[in-house]
Amino acid sequence: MTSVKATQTARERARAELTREIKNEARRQLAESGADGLSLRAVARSLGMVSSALYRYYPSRDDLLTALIIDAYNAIGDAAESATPARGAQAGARGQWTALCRAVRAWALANPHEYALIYGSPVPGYRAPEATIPPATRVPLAFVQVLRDALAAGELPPHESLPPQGLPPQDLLADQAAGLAAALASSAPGTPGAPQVPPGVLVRVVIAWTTLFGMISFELFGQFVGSFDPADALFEHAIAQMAAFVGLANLARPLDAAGT
Amino acid sequence: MTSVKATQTARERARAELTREIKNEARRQLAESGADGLSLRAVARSLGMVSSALYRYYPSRDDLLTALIIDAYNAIGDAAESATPARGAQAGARGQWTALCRAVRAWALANPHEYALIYGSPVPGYRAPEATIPPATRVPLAFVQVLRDALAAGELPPHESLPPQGLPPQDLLADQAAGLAAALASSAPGTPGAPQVPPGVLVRVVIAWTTLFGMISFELFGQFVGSFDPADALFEHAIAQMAAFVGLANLARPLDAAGT
DNA sequence: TGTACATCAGTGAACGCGCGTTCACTGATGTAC
DNA sequence: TGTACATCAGTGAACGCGCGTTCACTGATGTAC
Repeated sequence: MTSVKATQTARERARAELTREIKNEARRQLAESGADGLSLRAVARSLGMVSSALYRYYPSRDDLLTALIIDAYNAIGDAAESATPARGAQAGARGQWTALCRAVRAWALANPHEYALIYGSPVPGYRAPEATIPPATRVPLAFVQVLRDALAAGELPPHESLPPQGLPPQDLLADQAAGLAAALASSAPGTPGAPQVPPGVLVRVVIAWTTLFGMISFELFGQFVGSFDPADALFEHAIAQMAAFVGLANLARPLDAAGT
Repeated sequence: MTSVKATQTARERARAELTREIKNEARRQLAESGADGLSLRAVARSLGMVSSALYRYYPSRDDLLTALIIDAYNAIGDAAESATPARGAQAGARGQWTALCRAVRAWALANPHEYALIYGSPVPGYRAPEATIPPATRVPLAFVQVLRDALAAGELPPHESLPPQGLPPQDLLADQAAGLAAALASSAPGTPGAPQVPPGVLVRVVIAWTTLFGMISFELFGQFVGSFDPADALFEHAIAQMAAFVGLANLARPLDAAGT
């Protein structure tokens, strides 16, 4: 991969750059008109090319859309991962949690159409290829990672780390959670000896993740208009509630009534 | 309103019926191709009319869309309200809560495109008129109503009903919650003497509502593929967790670890 | 009950638009000798 | 370094499609006398 011809021909450079520029222009149009407004002809037009020329770079409109979707997942994945940089950082697990939630929301507010592209209703007639799955998992993995760190740092109350907690044994949910835990354990980038997040906590993280993205969607898609219109305070509160819900104690401020 | 001419002319009957049929056909196409696939010409075509004829019934495509949106909000509103029929029914508040959540999800799974129309990314270039707001509030109101009933029946723990619980005084969230509580109190269909839901509980209901719809969206839009793929068990669990979160004790089964 | 006029539902043609994609082409860039 | 050939980026025209909306019209349904 890294040992290809060192000297890039002018053609190759031009090609790489135009590929990038096409994607950027497409992203710009996405930000203005939404996913269905995205048209190859319009992109070509504002690049000063003829529409058929784009077919040298993307074999079809759907391929361009796929590239944008993958980019969007990676962009919010980057935002999420760089919000929780050091493992067990000075802020503590609760601080990491807060930073992660804020970063995700900030990205969504800054890139509403890209957010809608990946978390809104699926584009009709478009079927996401497999390649979108790995980038899509980065954000939920970042949430799990915070709890892994908390566990390693002893910041999770012990009763929260007992495996089946809150789950009836032998039901579908327990199986799914265990399966997910196993998948995480085998593909985890963590140190081998590091403790794995128990299934019961995993389910709570999934619920918390769902809550936060549900809230972002409600905010962006207008469900809070007229009640929690600037949703900042509500979101901050939800962050704290969900931190308590997954078992992260508040080390900075006195506890609110969440876990009592 | 009720005392119009009793005898409806044939024209009027035909007009009313065609208006309904147009909407139904549009809904059928929505269910097949999604919101952007909706076209006046296609609707007219499958009704055996010429496209321009539709303009006698809906002045534009957007007006037809608006009608569908209002219908969808009312349909899910009906589903929600009829899931919690009797005030303080035999099932108790917790049972009402469960029934409400299940009914909402069931409606969404049965009508995914209508769900996406109202809770997915907004249709680009379409601005929802004011008339969609009242029907949109029916579902959240149904959630609040469950807690109102619980309060009236003494099924909410007393500390949960103290007004500012869990909220720092004098911040934006407290103000918004108080404003919402006031709006609910003034427009409530409840008996005059009935207790109002305190702002702190209100915020929790909003978070729970957000969680459940976030989960439905994740389920429908494919975020659970590969992990919680049939999401039934996860949703059931979330219902229970959120019931505990808003303060509804489980009267049937022993408590899981939610509120401890 | 019967006639004269008004209302209005539905027609068919047209306007003007934008789209994704294909295809034969020209001309510039790269490669082999 | 120079020439001959291969590669490939970008062009321009075209195909075939569907869309929302307007407009002058015809013919049926309703109303007033």
